[in-house]
This record gives sequence, structure tokens and C-alpha cells, in this order.
Amino acid sequence: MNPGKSSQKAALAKSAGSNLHRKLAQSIGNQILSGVYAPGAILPNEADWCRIYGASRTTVREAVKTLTAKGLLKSRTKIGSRVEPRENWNILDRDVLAWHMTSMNPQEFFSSVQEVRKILEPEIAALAALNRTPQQLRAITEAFEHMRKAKAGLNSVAPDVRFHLALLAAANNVFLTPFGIMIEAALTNMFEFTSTHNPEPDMFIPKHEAILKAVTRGNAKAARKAALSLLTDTDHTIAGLPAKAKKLKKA
Amino acid sequence: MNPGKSSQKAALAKSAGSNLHRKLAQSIGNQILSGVYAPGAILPNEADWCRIYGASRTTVREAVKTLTAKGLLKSRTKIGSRVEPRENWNILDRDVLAWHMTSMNPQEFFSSVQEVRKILEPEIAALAALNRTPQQLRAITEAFEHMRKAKAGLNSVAPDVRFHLALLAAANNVFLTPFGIMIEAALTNMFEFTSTHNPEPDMFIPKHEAILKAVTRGNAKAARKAALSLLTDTDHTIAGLPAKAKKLKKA
DNA sequence: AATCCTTATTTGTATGATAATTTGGCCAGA
DNA sequence: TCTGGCCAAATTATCATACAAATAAGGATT
Repeated sequence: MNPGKSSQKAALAKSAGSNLHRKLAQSIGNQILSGVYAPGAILPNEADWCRIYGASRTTVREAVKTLTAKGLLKSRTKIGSRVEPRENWNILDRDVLAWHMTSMNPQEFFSSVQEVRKILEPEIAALAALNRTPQQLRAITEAFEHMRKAKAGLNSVAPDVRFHLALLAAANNVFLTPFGIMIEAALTNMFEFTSTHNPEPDMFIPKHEAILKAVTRGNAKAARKAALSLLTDTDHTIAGLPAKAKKLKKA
Repeated sequence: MNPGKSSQKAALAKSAGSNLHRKLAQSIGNQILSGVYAPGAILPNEADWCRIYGASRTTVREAVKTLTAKGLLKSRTKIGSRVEPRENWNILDRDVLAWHMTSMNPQEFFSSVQEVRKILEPEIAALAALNRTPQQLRAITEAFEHMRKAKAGLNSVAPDVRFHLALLAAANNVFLTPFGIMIEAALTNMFEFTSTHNPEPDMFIPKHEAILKAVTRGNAKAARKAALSLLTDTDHTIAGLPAKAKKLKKA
């Protein structure tokens, strides 16, 4: 291994996950998502990355293959690796979303997310009311009970996420499941804000309960309405945030 | 390279793309999506794959990294590679969707897709009406003109896809873009059916035109309505299909 | 000016060796 | 018998090196 490249390797140390190729993928992925390498740009070649990170070509190539599989890159002989256009990026991939969020304006993130949530989650709730299996209903119910017990605070985030994911699963449509990643990221990061600013954290419990009851009764219309109502409240909570944005943590 | 493994390697030859690691990824990916290896199952280890495909470990590992990056696998030392639960699969990844479709009932595919399209596309059209840039409007318009010129037939598929993707892009929300893959796959494969059975192929043109006009005028409500109307027609076309399912082609 | 050929660059594949991780069993001691 | 820790084996992780294949770019030839 080539010593004397401590600057780049120090940045690597922060990246979690013990695998070196994973760290490289994270580092390069972050650079792409943050715009250091724009779509269409040619990345440093494999030999360069080896020098930069002090890693073997095998490892570098595995990192590149990871990014290629996520739609960020495409490699061609004699050309090198070129950054793909944004519409090819698998933004609903857990890693890609995390990288995206580290270099994104939180305001913009929440507004985009809420826009999509308001489109999808009411319909997800409606579908869940119609298509849920008994087992899926039980999962939703359990998540809600945990939410209620935890009340507000850090402990309520995990059950909250579980509630929404269980609802999503109960919709029983494969093409909706990818949104779980986005919902999870949204709720987890929202806590960073709402926990301190939300004047009435417990008001969310009845809203969730309304969804649960509608889904239990199989009332799609009521489920849709309840889900939308919850999201509208969430909107207001977000709108009450201070303008200066904290830095988002990754999912 | 080890000769005498012609059976597995023959299956590989069919896979497009000149890269060997890509072919391996496709082959293994197809096996996972088709249920040969179910979620939770341990895959053959790297040495096994080497024997099976007659490839080097380097290549096998790159294929495995590709699948890991798409959420299909997770590797751990001493354990091997385990198939991840379905909710972690990046189903909106181009490759994963293609693998999924080769082993999926077309009826089920279209019904799932249409369910999601009816949720999203009206809202996408509405957002496009509100958020489109002049350039994006031009892209939509051009796609429509090409559709009109091509009339029905094979040539109309590409502009049709472009129209819907341009609309999607004009919605200007990153978290919606992943659906482009799904829409593209749906429209492309739908042609296999509608081209022969649709009694009035040209009736789709006015429907698309209605969307275009609404988006041009910036009328979100009208755009929403027109998009939904088009999708309802598509539903009817699909419903008129013969019950016996043809085999889907990959995206 | 156009065509072909050569060369250089970069990714793709193979091989073999060593490191790191962690399961599972073995063994010692309480 | 139970408990704890230690050892060994299996598997992925990383490295180093070499050669193959593809192809862009430039040069030679007509």
C-alpha cells in the first residue's frame, strides 16, 4: 500500500461500514451527489483512484461496480467512467438517498418528499384498507401500540416509521415498496426538527389511530382522508420550522 | 478458463452485454427474481460460482457486488451471501425490473402497474402543468408531434414513452423520476398486446393531446383529468386482452 | 480528403496469495 | 452441568501482477 495519501484516507475513516470498497463507494458516491463530478463528466480512472485512496485496483473496481449498479456511472473501455444523467440515478436506493441528503437543502428535501407523500400515502392507506391481510393488519396495530406507549420523544420515531412501512406493505403493490426508503428517511430526519419545535407532539397519535381504525374497518375512503389529514398536519409542523437549516443526518 | 461447463455457460450466452461480470449478474439476478433462491437463502459461495460459470473470482465478485448494490444480496464473512427480503430489492432499477418481468405473470404486472400509474400520473400531469419550464414543455410537445406523425404501430411506442417521460421530468420532483423505468417498461410491453387487439389505436392521440393542451395552459385540474382519462382507456384496452398470457419481453 | 492501420489508453479478466472476520465447536474451570 | 474463553475452519476482503480486449486518436497511404 502506498503511504502518504493521508488527506483522502482521513475522509474515508469517517465512513461507516468496515468494508474498504464500501467506503470508497460512499466517498465517490458522495462526490457525485454533491456535484464534484457532474453528469456527463469523466471520473478519474481506476489507476487514479488507486493512488488517491491507496487501495488496490480490485477494491476500486468493486466500488465502481457498486456505483454503476445504482445508476450513477457507466464504464467504457478506453473512455473511463462517465457520470450518468440524473434521471438514471436510483434515488430511492438507501445509499444514494443518504448521499443525496448530505448535500441537499433540508427545505427542498422536505418539500419534495411531502409533495410525493401527499400523493401516495392517502392512496396507500386506501389500498391497505382494501388489500391488507390479517397478519399485515396485526403489524400495523402493533406499531401503533408501540407509538402510543412511547408517546413523544426519540423512542417514538422507530414505531412511527414501522407504522408507515407496515401500512405500505399492506397496500400489497410491489411498485410502491421502494418508497419505504424515502418515508423512513423523511420521518427519521423530521424528528431532528419536530422534536424541538412541535408544540403538541401527542396530537399525531389520534391521527394515526384514525388511519388504523379505517384500515381495520376496511374503509378505504376514511383511510385516505385520515392519511391526508395527518400529512397536512405534518406540513404545518414543517412550515413552523426556523428558516436556517440544520445539517441533515444520513438515513 | 475451465472447459466442460457448457450447460450453464450456454444460458449465459443469451444474455446481452459483452461484459462477463454483467452476464453473471444477470444470470444470478434472474435466478433470485424467479425464486430459485428465495429471500433468506444462502447462495453458493464465490468458489462455487467460479466452478459453475467457469469464471474467475474477480469477475464473480464484481457480479455479486452489482447485485448487492441493487439490494438483492448481502454478503458476510464466513456466512456467504444471503438473499435480502423483497422490500429491500430496488424493483425500480432497470435491471431488476427486467429480471422481475421475465418471471412474472403479465396480468399481475399490468394490474400492479396500472394501479400505481392511476395514482401517480394524474398528479404528475398536474404538477407538470404547474412546474414545467419552457424547455420541458417543448420536449413534451415534440414527443407528441412524433406520436401523431407515427400514428399507430411499432413506431409510435418510442414517442409515446418519450411523451410520458417528458411529462414526468416536467413535474420536477426527484422522487418521482424512478417511476420512469416502470412507465417505460409498461408502455413498451403493452404494445405487444394492444397493437393487435386495440380496435381503435388512434383514439389515444386526442387523449394525449388533451394532456398536452392542459399542461401548456398551465391548467393543473384539466391535466389531472385528462391523464386519468387516458389511463382509464388503457385499462379497458388491457381488460380486453385474451386471458392466456404471452411471455413478456424484458425492458 | 478519405481510408486504413497502428498505437496508446483504459477497462475487463485471470491467477494466486494473504488478511480479516466470525461461526461453531472444543476445552478448561467453576 | 454450565460458563467462559479460546482455537480452528470457512468465507469474504484485499492485494499484487499479468495479460486480454476494446476503442479513440493520430498517423500513413492513397
